[in-house]
Amino acid sequence: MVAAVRYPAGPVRPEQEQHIVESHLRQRGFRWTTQRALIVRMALGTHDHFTAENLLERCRKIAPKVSRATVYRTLAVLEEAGFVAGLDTGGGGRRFEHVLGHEHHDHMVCTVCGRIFEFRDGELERRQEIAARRIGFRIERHSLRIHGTCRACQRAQRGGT
Amino acid sequence: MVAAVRYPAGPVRPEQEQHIVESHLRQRGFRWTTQRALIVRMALGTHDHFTAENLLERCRKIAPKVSRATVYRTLAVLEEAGFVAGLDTGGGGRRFEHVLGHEHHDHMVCTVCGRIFEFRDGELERRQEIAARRIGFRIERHSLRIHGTCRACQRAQRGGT
DNA sequence: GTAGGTGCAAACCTTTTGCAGCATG
DNA sequence: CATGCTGCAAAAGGTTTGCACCTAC
Repeated sequence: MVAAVRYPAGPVRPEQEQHIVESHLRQRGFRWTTQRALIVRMALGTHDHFTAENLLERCRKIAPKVSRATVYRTLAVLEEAGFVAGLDTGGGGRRFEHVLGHEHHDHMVCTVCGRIFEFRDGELERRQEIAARRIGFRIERHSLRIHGTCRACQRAQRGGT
Repeated sequence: MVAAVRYPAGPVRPEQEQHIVESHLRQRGFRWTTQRALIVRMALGTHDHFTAENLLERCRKIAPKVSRATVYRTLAVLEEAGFVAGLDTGGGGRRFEHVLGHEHHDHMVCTVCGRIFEFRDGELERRQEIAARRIGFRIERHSLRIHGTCRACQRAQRGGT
């Protein structure tokens, strides 16, 4: 069990991030290997929602023999430490996103084009807290996913039909 | 693509439900087979959150040769029609729940014991609508899952440590 | 009679694991 | 130099699919 990060939520530059992750892991007795450095760089160097497979491909462009297992194992460490967050988009695979330096947000997934939109509403979080308190549930995290059609796809449907 | 049901959300008795599903599917050109009748009966006759495998077992107690494929295929039809809803509980498998005759609600999943608690808050839905409207997104459905520790497990942890 | 549905088994896809060898601290 | 990490390949879930046979309409 890796303790979760608690670093300022403001903007963080890539080199800083790399360093934060490195020292966080080192302090907890993890080794900082070539592969981990690469995986962390690729995972935090993007703002999209990637799958483990995506990440593997990106890493292999630079180091062709990085193994799938290492990517999964590193993602698990990063997720537990709170540097990335995994989200099931519904339909088997999970996607991951960069958390460090990004504010918490929820997702709207367009069922037509698959694009993911992020949004945030503090009131939503507050209501959840209230609902949880009512039954004595202690929240660790939550995942709110709204499925529907994005503006562009609605327009395309109207135009195309 | 099966059109979604739109039936009164109030309490519905099992025999009524069976009949509603049957006529809904028939009207849309689906055949009402022995297997479907059984699967529907088992799926709607429970109020828990079952996996496809659970459902298969239950069906096989009555008709031992129902195939896994048929259960999956029927669940897909029922889900698309809106009689059951699938939810990823995080960690591979999905679970399904009875929707017909049940009010919409969200879920809290205890990460210790795995139990699922249902709750509902109209304000939550309203805020989501507002957030969606802001970016022109049309909501089809949403899934809010709160992960954490339930009251009983919190007590057990305190007692056990 | 003819779609559509079913059962079986194999295929699939994503993720996890066992193990021998390697590299970090 | 001890242990943790890596790569490989196989295993493990959960779900889907191809196909020949069956059955509801």
